[in-house]
Amino acid sequence: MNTKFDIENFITDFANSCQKKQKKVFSKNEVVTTYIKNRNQLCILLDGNADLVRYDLNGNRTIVEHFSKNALFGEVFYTITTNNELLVEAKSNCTVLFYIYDDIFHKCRNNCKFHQTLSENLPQLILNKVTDLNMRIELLTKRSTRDKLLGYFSLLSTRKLSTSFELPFSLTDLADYLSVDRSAMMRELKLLKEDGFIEKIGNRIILLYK
Amino acid sequence: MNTKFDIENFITDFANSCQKKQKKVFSKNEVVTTYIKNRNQLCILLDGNADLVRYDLNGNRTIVEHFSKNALFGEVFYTITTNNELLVEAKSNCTVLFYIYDDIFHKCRNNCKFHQTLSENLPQLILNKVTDLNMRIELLTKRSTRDKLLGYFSLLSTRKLSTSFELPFSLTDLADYLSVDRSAMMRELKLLKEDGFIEKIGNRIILLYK
DNA sequence: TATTTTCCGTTGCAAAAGCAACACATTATG
DNA sequence: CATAATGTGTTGCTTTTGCAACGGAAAATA
Repeated sequence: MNTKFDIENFITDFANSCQKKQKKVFSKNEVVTTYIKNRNQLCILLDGNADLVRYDLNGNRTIVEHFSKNALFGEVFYTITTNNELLVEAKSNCTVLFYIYDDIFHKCRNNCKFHQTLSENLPQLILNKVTDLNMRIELLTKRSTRDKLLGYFSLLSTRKLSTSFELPFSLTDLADYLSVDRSAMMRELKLLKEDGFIEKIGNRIILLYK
Repeated sequence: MNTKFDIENFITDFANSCQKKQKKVFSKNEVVTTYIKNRNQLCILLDGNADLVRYDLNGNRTIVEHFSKNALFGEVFYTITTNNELLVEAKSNCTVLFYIYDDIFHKCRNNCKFHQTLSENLPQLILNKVTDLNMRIELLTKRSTRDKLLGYFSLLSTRKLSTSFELPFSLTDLADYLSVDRSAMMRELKLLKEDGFIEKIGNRIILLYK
């Protein structure tokens, strides 16, 4: 039913065609890009991990999205309506392809293969974003830190098809992702262990309930 | 820069073409539709108000989205990954157009005008959803009830281009939308009045800070 | 219009979450 | 390798939030 989309081929096309692209390498903790109003940038994470981070006026930090290899991001997927700063921060050494559009929904004059593939698949790619966003909203609407943690773990477990999985975040960052206080989250994590819901070995979580 | 899209004409095209459509009328509190996995339904709210509501396993109710006249909704805009029930509930008498797709991104055999307009504009329509979802996430990541209220009010104020505006929700529903306890929200609302942040006359809020 | 239902506003109390501080472990870096 | 920076784990205390309950207002309904 879903339009299958070969991201590997897409990236190859991208790398081999379009003139306006740019490839850059970043080291850990560098700012990959800042989201800017009325710019349409499409970015592809060729390698590494990065987070989309928002800083609000109170200085609170929120991890809005987490990107790993082959993730697509940029203003193309985030029409900006906030005044807060939106940064993409490299969590490890990263390689990123950049492309800036005038109008993302129209092909370039050259009519290159990349653009053709892109405009054909963009709707589906955006729809994938919508799915992610809806899952995130479901997490954030949970009323307690415990439910947020369990909800997030269950999501990771479903993705990995296993009750045992690595956290893609440090615990500090996980708190920023779930939008809760870190020490309160650590306390709840301890209680989840004591109550027999989870086991935790380093960065690995094992879900003990079905 | 943005593709402008005439929703009124679109609806007229819809009403006049495509065979598979259905028009239904609902009274207040009726269930307009239930979201079903692997179905692609597109719904247009011709008149009235409705909410997309999720009930979780603890019985908590969350208002996921609020729809008013001309809103588009349905599984087309919500790839389902949750096990929770997703219902659209009529908040007033409603008139709704329904259409079910096999594949939303491809035109129907008849190649009717509606379908042409739809497939041309769907990416932009989905992108509008993304914008809404990102705003909602920004609200939900705020750490306190106070910040959620102020954030939501400031959003409504920006939309209406005025510091004075009607709430589209009852206060009970507003709490379900912000994902907080109603009585705690009422308490915070009182404090916001006492601290001179807002005035509240019936359903109308006036923001007193710039 | 009388009656039922829903919503608003409030409160006391209990539970959860946030804040701040600290020691220790682990990981980067000169 | 020494040192600095960052992340983990913990705790006491304060603040915020949730829960439950209730009376009255407003709205829907018979």
